Amino acid sequence: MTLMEQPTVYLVDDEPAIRKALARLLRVAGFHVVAHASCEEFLHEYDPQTPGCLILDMMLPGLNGDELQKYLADNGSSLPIIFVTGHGDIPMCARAIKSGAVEFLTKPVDADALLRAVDEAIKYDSENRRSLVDVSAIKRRHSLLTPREQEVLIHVVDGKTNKKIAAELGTVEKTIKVHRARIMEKMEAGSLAELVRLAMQLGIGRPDSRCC
Amino acid sequence: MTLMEQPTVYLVDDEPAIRKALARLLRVAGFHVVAHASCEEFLHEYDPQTPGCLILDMMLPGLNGDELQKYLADNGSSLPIIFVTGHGDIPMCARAIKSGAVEFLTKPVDADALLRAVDEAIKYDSENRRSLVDVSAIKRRHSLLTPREQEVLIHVVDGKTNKKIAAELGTVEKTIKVHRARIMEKMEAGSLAELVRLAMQLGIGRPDSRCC
DNA sequence: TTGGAAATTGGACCTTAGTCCAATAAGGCC
DNA sequence: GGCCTTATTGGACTAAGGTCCAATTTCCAA
Repeated sequence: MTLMEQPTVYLVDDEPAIRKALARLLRVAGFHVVAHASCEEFLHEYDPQTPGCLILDMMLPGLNGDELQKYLADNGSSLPIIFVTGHGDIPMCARAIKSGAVEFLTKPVDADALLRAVDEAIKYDSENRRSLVDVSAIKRRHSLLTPREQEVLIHVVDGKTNKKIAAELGTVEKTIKVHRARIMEKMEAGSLAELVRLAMQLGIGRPDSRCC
Repeated sequence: MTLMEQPTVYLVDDEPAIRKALARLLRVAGFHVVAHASCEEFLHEYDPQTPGCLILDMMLPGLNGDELQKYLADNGSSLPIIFVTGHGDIPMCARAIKSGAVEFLTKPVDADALLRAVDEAIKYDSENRRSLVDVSAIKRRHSLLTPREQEVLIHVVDGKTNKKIAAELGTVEKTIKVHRARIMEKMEAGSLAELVRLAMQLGIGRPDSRCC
C-alpha cells in the first residue's frame, strides 16, 4: 500500500529560479518536493494516490493555474492547492480560494507563510484521505452485493419490515430474510444500526429520498 | 413564525455616500435593505432569526469588518458576509474568504458583481437555515427524553439488544423495552433505521465514539 | 453443454422486539 | 399530605427477525 507514504509537495512554476529557490526552501524544511515547469508536465507525472499538496503558479505557458485547479476538481481530485503568483489581484484571489484553494500568496513569497500553508495543506489532505479511504472501503463491500441485494438494502435501511419489502418486490418474506442475512454479512455490519450508518455514508436512505 | 420572511440585506459602511448608493442599488433590485454606519450599530439591531446577508466594509471606526466576522462566527451566527472595501489587499481577501466570507469586492463596487454576490449569499443562507431548523426540531424532541431514556438511546443506536442494554445498565430487559417504546414515541421515529438517522444528526452514535 | 452464481422458497425453531394491562417505589412540587 | 414524573417490573401474547438444513429455477459464461 501507498498509504503511509511521506507526503509529496508538488511545485509548478515556469521560472527556473523560483522553482529552484522554493524547492530548496521546502527540502530544507524536510519535505519531499517534485517540481515541474508546466501543468501539462505535472499532470503527466501526478499520481492521485500520492498524499501531499500542490504549490501552483497562476500565470503559466499552456494550461494556467486556475485551469489546472478546475481540471483537478472536475476529475475528483482533492489535492490541496496553494497559489503563488507574481501578478495576482483580488478577484483572482477570491475566485481561487472560493474554488477551494488553501492559500493565495504573492511573489516574492514569504518563506514562513509558505511553510505554514504547506503544513496546513498537508494536514488537510491527510484528513481528507482518511475519510475517503473509509468510504471507499464501504463502497467496495457494497459492490459485493448482488443487484437484488442492493435493492433489498434500500428498503431495509428505509426501516421497512421483511414482510413489507417482500410485498413491494413481489416475493415472500422468507426470501427477504435470506437476502438480508447476506447483506449483513457482506457489508460486515454487526447490527441494523450499523448497516444504516454504513448506507448513509453511501448516500442510501431517507435523506436522499427527497431528490424525487 | 418569522421563517418565510423576506430576506434582509444588512449594509454596514461608515461613508454615508456609499451607504446611500448601495442601499439604493439593492432596493431597486428588490431587496429589503437595512443600513448602519458601524458594526456596533448593526449588532444593536441585528436579530439572528432574520434571514439575509451582510454587506460589510472592512475599515470602520470602532469594530472592524474582520473583527465583526470573527465575532459573529464565534457566536454561532452563519449570516453570509460580502466584504466591500476600499483599501483591500490580497492577504486580507484570502483571510476573509478562508474565514467563510462569500465574496470580497473592492470599491468602486461593480453593481453586477455585488448583486450576484447578494443572490448567492441569500441562497446560501436560506439553505443553511433550512437544515438548522431540521436539526433544532430533532434536538427539541430529544430534550423531551428523560435522562434514563437518553442513556438508553445511546445504547439502542449502537445496535445493542435490549437484553445487553439491560445488563449494562443494571436492570432487566422488560424495563428497556418500556424505555425504548417511549424513545420511539418521543423522537417520532417510525423505525429503528429512522431513529439511528435522527440520532446521527445529533452526533449520537458510533462515528463519534472515536472521541474517547 | 455444463458448472456456477443468483434468486427463490419451504420448514422447523429460537431469539428479539413490541404491546396491553397492571402495579410498585422514589423523589419533587404545591 | 396528595399529585406527578420517573424508573422500575411482571405476565401474557403477538409479531418480527435470525438460523440451519435443504431444494429448485434461471441465466450466463467457460
